Amino acid sequence: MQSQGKPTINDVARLAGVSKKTVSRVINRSPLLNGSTRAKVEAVIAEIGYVPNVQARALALRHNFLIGLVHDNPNAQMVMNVQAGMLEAMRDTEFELIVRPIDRGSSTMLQDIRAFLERQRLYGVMFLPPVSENEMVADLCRELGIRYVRMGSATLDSAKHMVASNDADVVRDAVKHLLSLGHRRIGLIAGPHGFRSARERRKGFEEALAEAGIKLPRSLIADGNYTFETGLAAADRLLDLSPRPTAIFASNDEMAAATLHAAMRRGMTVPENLSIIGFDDTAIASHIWPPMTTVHWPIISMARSAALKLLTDFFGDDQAVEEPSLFPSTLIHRASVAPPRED
Amino acid sequence: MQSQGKPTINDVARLAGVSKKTVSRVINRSPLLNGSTRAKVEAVIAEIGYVPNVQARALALRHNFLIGLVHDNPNAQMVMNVQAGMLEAMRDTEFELIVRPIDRGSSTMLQDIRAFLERQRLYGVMFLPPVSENEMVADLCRELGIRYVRMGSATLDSAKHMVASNDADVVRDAVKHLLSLGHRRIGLIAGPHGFRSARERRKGFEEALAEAGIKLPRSLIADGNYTFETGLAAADRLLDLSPRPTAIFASNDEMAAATLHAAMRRGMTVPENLSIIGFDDTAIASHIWPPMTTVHWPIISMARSAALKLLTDFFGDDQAVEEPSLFPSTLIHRASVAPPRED
DNA sequence: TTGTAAGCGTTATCAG
DNA sequence: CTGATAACGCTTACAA
Repeated sequence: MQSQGKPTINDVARLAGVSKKTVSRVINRSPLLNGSTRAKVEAVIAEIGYVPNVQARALALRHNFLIGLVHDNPNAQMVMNVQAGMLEAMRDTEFELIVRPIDRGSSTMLQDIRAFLERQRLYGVMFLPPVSENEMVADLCRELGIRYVRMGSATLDSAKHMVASNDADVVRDAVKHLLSLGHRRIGLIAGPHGFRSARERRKGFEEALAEAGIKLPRSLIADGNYTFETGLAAADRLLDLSPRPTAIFASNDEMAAATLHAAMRRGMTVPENLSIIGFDDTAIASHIWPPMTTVHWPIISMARSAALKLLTDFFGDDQAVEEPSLFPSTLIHRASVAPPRED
Repeated sequence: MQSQGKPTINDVARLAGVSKKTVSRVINRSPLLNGSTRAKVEAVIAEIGYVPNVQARALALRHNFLIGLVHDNPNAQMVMNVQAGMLEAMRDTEFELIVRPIDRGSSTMLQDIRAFLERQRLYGVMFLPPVSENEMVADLCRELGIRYVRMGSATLDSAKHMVASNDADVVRDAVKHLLSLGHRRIGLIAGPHGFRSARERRKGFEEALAEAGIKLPRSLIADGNYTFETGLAAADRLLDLSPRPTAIFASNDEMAAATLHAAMRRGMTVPENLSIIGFDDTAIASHIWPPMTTVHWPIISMARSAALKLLTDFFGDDQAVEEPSLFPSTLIHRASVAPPRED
């Protein structure tokens, strides 16, 4: 009976004069189907406004039409950008985005992820750094037979399972830029231990100095945690130094904004007294004054690509354009950098 | 057979020597169950690590274990805060959060929401402003029989379906504060037309002036759209005025940050030459220099409460503490406000 | 190329 | 209080 509630596959089958299975084949775009049969069924579907029940399909197919986003990230803007990118790729599909923040550090993290994946039977899942850097999440997905993509600051996995940026390279360039302007005492606010991105960015920083034959005292490197507060503390430590650094590279925008904050609080002027470069190119970088020179991290593109990788089986062969896996970051020149002014 | 794959309700039933239905009753915390039977079943569940299959439950129950978040919001930080609050409430439940951005303005918006709700059969859904202000989404949820909560800047619905803040009141207080410091030419950067929050905040602004018997030229009100860019344009318009306003209230932090940006770009000093008050108390307010006086909008608490309202049936009567519906905002005093200095 | 029968794992009905 | 049986709506064998 169709009169009651929403039409089901049975209604379609009956009205089209075919079997349920044939309707099912139409829904699932089975290739072995007579064109006229398909047309007939599609006509009925359109006419009565039939929409397949996702719960029933999920039960039979053993997977949901959901793409998961697993993260444990201190940066809100980054997570939002990732969501935006993924949703862009998923637009006009039947897939939905399910968000799952987790507690790295928790001893049950891996079990939590496993429970989440097993329970929801996701179609695919995307991991953000730093969780994505944990090799065990990849193992877990392979064991569970679930599609996954990891985002990272360096290549961690095969192209199918990875979207990466070249953090070390672009930071090296950024620091070289500082050097070319005449800066010699350059401070680094490093990211948290255990983050691959933090390591890569630091590596780029050190490579640039090494290539220029410059050896800096260890004191010019301060530890941060990618948060504003830790950035503030690190910047204060650096600015207390004597002689003071003439430029600071902060491993993300949040800490770069904190550096600007710390400098202005002391009555310093940026970029006259201090040049600052950040990393991420999140909104705050261009919103603060002076607008901040920073590395543009193409997160939205990476996230979109990641989602497309996850959906590649679904879209079928016709759309089998290989999604890129490496997304070059670029330095965005704004107003927080100038040649050093000795005073 | 349990050897293959994950244990099912049948395995539990067999091992416990009861029927499937009895196990089902245990899972669903049915009150009419013999204590010893329950204990026996629970023991088996724990022993073999049985986890109910959500897809099958969804099919039988006609609803998923998902809470939806529907929004069309220009402010990333706000959406993240909402997610954080909701997820906090959902922690340690079997519910997951599914995020659905929509395109207000699209002629198919309501149909899109309907399709989403019907397809996913959510357990409950939360609407953010400005979509939440549309009475038709509430009608839709009632028609579909789906739990919903709306967030807004004024009371739009019954307590069960609403979390609201008192924007007009707190803005009135904020502007009175400006007046008490001696400001007389106060500019307003208004929010977008059609947003209830924009209207409420403007109302508070106008009430404060009216109560003080001050009549301001229409030119001191500039239109914004809650984005940085529109805030910048509006601030420039205001700062081009002669005489210039000595203080500006911006209807959200993003536009307040833009106001600061515009002022500093002109070489003005804040708060000496211009006092600024924002609204939201998002991260940027405290991160920029000088730290910005703003209205703290308790979004995280509101979102947590909203999710709890959605889950109230699930938690059962024992936890039936009535969640609040009104969340007072408060003015946070920072460094962007000072008495006017005539120069 | 299409159809038939048997699940997928759970809950509702209604009897005991 | 508990259990047998029929849904829930779709897909996967396996035939035809």
